[in-house]
Amino acid sequence: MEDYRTVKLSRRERQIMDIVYQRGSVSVADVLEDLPDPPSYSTVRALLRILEEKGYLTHEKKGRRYIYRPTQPRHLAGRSALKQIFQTFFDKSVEKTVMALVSDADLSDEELDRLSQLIEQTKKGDTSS
Amino acid sequence: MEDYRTVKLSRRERQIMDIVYQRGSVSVADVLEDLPDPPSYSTVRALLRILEEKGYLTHEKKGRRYIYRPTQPRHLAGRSALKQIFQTFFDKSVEKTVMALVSDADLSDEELDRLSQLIEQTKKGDTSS
DNA sequence: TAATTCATGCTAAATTTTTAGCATTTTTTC
DNA sequence: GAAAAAATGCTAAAAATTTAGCATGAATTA
Repeated sequence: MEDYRTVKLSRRERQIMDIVYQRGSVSVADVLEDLPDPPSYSTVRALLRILEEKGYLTHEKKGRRYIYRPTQPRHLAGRSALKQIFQTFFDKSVEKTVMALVSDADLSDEELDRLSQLIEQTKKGDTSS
Repeated sequence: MEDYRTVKLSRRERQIMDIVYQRGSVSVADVLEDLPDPPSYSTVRALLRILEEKGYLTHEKKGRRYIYRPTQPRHLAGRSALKQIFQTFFDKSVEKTVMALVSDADLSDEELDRLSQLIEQTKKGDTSS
């Protein structure tokens, strides 16, 4: 499935997918609550139906309402979104991307330590458990 | 200015902005070349004009053609895009976002070292030049 | 310098997206 | 169990996006 944040989907559809990923799963009311310039109830329903038709969402009946979930797991969707960003804005450089993220975040020294340690630990040669 | 990757812009407009940021500056022909399912020449021109009207692009005449550039600097646009991603997919956690990026990238041990050092260097208490 | 090419200006049509409304079904509540 | 409330199903209109076409002007070239 294609990355919904770049191609394929319309503005509203993307907004809704973002909300779905933020919340994990949503009812129509949830979406309505989070949507900027919220349209009507039936508008949201229509959009959710379309997103399901396109294969980005599924729903199940929970009590008398529909609960929608993404078909693609969050971490996968997140990765492909990230990839897109670092290709577009950071010359495909992981370093540049990470540094942009870190310098914007205003982390404490402890958090920075922890992060750099985590990175160290992903080294291939690293056999320390 | 609003983040073009989330709200405001239509699908084609976003695709074009991505191309502009990737290339730095573009002619109509450049965009046409990079656009998936490329439409006609005049379509692209129309979209560039609209993006300029909306304030996302400017153009200058270079020889007899227009060269378009983003009005917002790349690094700023990149940051706000990044912010959006880590809010949507990674629980607003810098750590999770960085780790997703790093684990997908298959960096060498040297690159990982370098990265973790760079992060260390952003520590507030760090006075070593 | 006339013809051709390559670009833009403008306008309008086609398509897609976004929206609302009414009918229907199911659950709750009185 | 009848009425009200809260949901969905379906249809169609409105708005926005996407597209192409024709007119025009400037540069190149034959």
